[in-house]
Amino acid sequence: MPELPEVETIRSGLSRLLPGRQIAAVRFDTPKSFPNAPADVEAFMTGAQIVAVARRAKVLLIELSSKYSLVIHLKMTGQLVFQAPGVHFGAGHPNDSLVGPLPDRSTRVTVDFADGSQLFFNDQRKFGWMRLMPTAEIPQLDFFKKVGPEPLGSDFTWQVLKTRLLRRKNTNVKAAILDQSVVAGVGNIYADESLWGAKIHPATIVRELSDKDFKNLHKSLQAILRLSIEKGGSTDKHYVDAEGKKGSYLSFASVFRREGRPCPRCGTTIIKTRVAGRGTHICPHCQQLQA
DNA sequence: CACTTGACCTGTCCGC
DNA sequence: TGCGGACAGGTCAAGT
Repeated sequence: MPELPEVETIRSGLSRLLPGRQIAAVRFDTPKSFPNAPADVEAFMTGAQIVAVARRAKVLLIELSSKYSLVIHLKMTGQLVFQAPGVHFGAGHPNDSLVGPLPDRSTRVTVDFADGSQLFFNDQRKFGWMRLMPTAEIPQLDFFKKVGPEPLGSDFTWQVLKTRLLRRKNTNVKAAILDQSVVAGVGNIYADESLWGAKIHPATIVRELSDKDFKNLHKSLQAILRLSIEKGGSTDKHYVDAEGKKGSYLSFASVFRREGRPCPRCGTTIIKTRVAGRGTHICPHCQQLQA
């Protein structure tokens, strides 16, 4: 569920909150959520300071003064929540509808800082992970070698989108745009929203798309990602930002999770179907499949 | 090689 | 009320 706008919102929050703080202790549950050896965590995390927080695709990078970094993928239900000294989530806290007292049952990793603040990595479904590794080795990870361009980067033109999508010219456009090696950071929500914006049926085979389609999709994708970042991302059930707050993009969504309601453009009832193995929301009038 | 499906998990919701 | 099954969706491995 955290896609580019959600991870970017967390990054910007953590960038304000973490740099300069010194790690005092780290606790974690299973090797699946944190595969490093305890000795390495002790050697390269404990005592180190946070230098910077960055993002690439849906991956967060927390750089430490030890020349090591934390590489974090939240997958579907992951959260990274910062708790300032003396602050406690739960009853009476403005965000208690989504974040209760921490740590809780879903907490996988807890980082204690020297000043008493804490960072919690929570993940109900345990798909996400956090990994400590030398900063210099990050670009050599398979994921970083093959991941596509950032869709909000200045060099991401409609022609770049066209060329990248055509790498998967025989599949449907929804599967292609969800492919992280085609373009970075797009997941189910923004795939559906941007295809609606471009009036393209998600099951359209990529090779059938016209230049006008590629231009429209490019424009729509960028506008929607920018709007969602401005709204703090999309919260359905799990996503919260670095301070435990929900994002409000879904109240601006046109089709995602809006089946049975009218299309904001033409009034036709939005339907939910299945494309590329994913729940898919479309306006059957605006997004017609060409024969 | 290109593409699709299943596995990884847990919580929630729906129908019987 | 309880229970089984479908579903949620990011990514990778396995299968076609």
